[in-house]
Amino acid sequence: MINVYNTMTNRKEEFKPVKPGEVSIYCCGVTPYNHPHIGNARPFVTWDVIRRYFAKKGYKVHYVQNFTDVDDKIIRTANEEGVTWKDISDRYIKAYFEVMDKLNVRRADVYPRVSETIPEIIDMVKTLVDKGYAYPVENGDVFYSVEKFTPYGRLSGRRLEDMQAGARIDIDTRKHHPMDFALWKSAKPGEPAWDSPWGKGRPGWHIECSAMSLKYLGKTFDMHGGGSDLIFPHHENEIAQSQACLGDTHAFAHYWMHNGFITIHNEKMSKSKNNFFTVKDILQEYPGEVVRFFILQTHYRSPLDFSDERLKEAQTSLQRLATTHTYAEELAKKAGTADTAKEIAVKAAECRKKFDEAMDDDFNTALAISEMFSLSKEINKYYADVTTGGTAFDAADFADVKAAYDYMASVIGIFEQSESAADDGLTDKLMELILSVRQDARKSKNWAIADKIRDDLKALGIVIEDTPNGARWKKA
RNA sequence: GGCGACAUAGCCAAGUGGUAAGGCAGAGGUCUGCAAAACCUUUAUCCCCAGUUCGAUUCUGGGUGUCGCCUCCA
Repeated sequence: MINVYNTMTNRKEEFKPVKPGEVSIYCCGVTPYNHPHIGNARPFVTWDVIRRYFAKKGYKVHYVQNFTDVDDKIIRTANEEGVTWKDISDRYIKAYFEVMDKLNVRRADVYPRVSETIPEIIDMVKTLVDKGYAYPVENGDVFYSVEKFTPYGRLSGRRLEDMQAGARIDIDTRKHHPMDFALWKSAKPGEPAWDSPWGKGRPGWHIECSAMSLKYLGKTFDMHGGGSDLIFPHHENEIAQSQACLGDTHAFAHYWMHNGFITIHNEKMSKSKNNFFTVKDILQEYPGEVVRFFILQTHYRSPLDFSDERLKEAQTSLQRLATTHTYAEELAKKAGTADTAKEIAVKAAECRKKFDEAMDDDFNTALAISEMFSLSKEINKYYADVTTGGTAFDAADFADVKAAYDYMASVIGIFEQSESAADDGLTDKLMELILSVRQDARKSKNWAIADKIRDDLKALGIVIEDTPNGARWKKA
């Protein structure tokens, strides 16, 4: 049983899929007008884990994530650079994939774009106008009438009256209500435009997600996600549009899940505040899996403060788990039927169970990861016992132990990036040679040579570790 | 002004009505030629006040502080 925190009800609820054995997810994607920053990346890493977990639990996952490729900021950037809006969105969609791949974020099933969903959007706006939920004004704009949709404000927990009070929005006299929002914007010079019943124009921000989720997931689907800043107005408006259009208050997403922000010095990271670090730049300093691990060490709904120090800690922590991973790989190659591994096999099963319980409880990756550390310690001890000859090895039981560890790693999404291997094993052979020379030096107690080799390799980013069974090397 | 979230060791971070996981950093130790890695030991009465309770860090009320949404934003 998986429990998820539903923003709609402000509590954890048991997850019950629309279709048994399947889960349909719509996650709001990015507006591709520049490089994604680490804050942008959080929801995608989060949802990547969620969907991995659902898949592990046997669900068939349908995962849709959009690109808002028609947008004010894209148009502005294009005009500044003297290129087309398509050039800009294509460029940054490519940039998006480049960094997400490095974070081990698996691809969605579909990445719909606004520019490819125009007919569906127009149909939807038309329906809303026909039903009286929306009204066109003289210049070709079409607005949604929030007062017509009774449950408006339910998701964000606010009333229309409360919202008016402090809203510092420009008075648009064409609007029936200050909170009415644009479904369709009339074309202005230099902007992309499509034909519509209201003249040439382009979609407003919110309607796209209603149209795209309907197109790919149907009227009713399971989960809708995104950052907390999307709760209002974006998701509130999506609900208003979709439910009014479909005439069904039970339609649309059943579970609304929102991740907390990544902050810097305790303040929200955002492009407008210009206090962001792009994922691309961070990846110059840290491996993608470290960035991913950094994100998952905190529960997705909590704020997460970003700093170089935090990242370094994440790197050290992950390295610890990675060491265990290599130990496990090494042990898995051994043969043995000593029947001594029972205890660790039992512990592995316990850890795996607790790991799942943590994940079942609203995807508590922070807790789940602590179970990985727990199993890591057990494997490390077992490895030490076995390699020093203190304990005989049991291959069958250890296979279960390793399977448990691998399972956790594959949910969290780590140890998926193989280091080199692109050089036909030449590096391995050279290292074997170097370590052999160093071993000879050590045998003759020529510590100067042995240490020089170790120090010089370290300068190249290769760490040598001497063990009872010879030296081992790894990239730092 | 309206609505909401959070406040746990040096740092980060889980969690529970019955005296608090894990990680990082620190200290001591084992192992090692020295290291590294690993292992062992060690570091907290959970913002303040009041209430409910046999008992609260965990529930309720108040206070303080921090942050967020109400405008584009993951």
